[in-house]
Amino acid sequence: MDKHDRISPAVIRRLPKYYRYLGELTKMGINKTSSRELSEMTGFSASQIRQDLNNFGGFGQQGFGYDVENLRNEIAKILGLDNKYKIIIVGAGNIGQAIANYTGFYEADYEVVALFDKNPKLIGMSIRNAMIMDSDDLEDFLEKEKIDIAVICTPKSVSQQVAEQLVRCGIHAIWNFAPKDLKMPENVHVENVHLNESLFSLTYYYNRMNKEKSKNE
Amino acid sequence: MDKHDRISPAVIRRLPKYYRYLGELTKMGINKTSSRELSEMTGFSASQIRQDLNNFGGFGQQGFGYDVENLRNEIAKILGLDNKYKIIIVGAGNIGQAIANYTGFYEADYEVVALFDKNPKLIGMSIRNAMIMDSDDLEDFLEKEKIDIAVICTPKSVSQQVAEQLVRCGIHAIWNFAPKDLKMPENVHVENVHLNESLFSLTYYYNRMNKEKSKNE
DNA sequence: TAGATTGTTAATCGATTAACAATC
DNA sequence: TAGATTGTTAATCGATTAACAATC
Repeated sequence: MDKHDRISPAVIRRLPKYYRYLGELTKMGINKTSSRELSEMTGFSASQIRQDLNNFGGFGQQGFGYDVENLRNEIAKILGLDNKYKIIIVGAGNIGQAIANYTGFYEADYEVVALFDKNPKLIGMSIRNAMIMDSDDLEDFLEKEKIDIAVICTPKSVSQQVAEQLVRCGIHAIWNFAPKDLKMPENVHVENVHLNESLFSLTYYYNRMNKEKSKNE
Repeated sequence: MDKHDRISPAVIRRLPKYYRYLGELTKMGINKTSSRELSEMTGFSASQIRQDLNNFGGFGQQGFGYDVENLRNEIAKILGLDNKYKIIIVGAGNIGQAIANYTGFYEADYEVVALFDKNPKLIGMSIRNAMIMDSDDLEDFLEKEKIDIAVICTPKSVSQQVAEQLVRCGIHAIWNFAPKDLKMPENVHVENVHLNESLFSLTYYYNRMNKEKSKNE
């Protein structure tokens, strides 16, 4: 299993896509697939798919292909989707609430156990069995409950400070929606969802297309 | 300007980050910077930063560095942040509403002009000056209004169909929040925000850390 | 068996980093 | 001028693709 140590992030980012497409095949009642077929679905090359999977072991059968359900289970195991995760959301504004309602959490055993905000109007409200609590109670809460993942949906002005508080309370995995890079110790993993970078990138390509179009006229 | 044609996506994804940090420098009243300083802030190497910027022209002064405000303006121009963009959001559920409230739109001249949903309970509601309209009126609306960017926040079951409708009505830029890859013609640019892939990736690294920790004990 | 497709090594490609001449 | 830092070319690194032997 030592191989795992040096898997490139690019590979890890492709695994969820394989997982998703294998799920679609399962739903369609298809139980056998090949790197060629997965290539057509995902847009990645067949060669790359075989390389990716072989980072973790040989899941296929030469001359035959891959068993859909087996491969899907193996990827689930690699990603850790066979475990349970308790989640809290810090910041219960628009994005925080939307994340609390996020149906993607049902794809594995993720449970949002609480939200935190300092707005008194929000405190006490519930979203899908999770209550919005006072931010002042965050540290006490984390002392009692073993939380796996914290989601940061606060304004960027306080995101660094919130992150440091979370880490002090033992959090090692942060899903960060605040448009700011968090400076964190090495043993904390931060996954950023920086909407502004995504939107700006889209804007660039939109303009580039328009320029090309007007050039061809 | 033909250079623009072949800029790698990796470069484009870094530009918004440069832009953001230059904004922070401006706010701090700092008007001169260097690739070394930007490197410390962004975590990218100084060499890479110089390479990236020189894809678009020489914005610096040898022996001196970069003028913060000038460089920021140049990047804004490259990304197209000096233009106006009209946006619609299709799907006014949790995520759609959160996006309508997204304050990042104020960082440039983005305007959400309408949302669309087929839920009668939502139709007629307003979010920050944008009304939620009946999805049945989407095509009529697009005929009358010139829209630049469409955001897809529908369930994944209808996202492909919605995207095709948008493209038929002349949309070329899609910000896709549905957890599904859209099959689109070449002249349509899709920027995906696939939360499930981000969450699964976070889950992988969280587990890897835990495995390493328990190994060292 | 013949055909198919994996697993894996080698070749290619592209992106990042290093180095340094140009020059402010 | 001397010092500093860019712009740019060359070297390195890593990721993707191609090729093919292994084998079901």
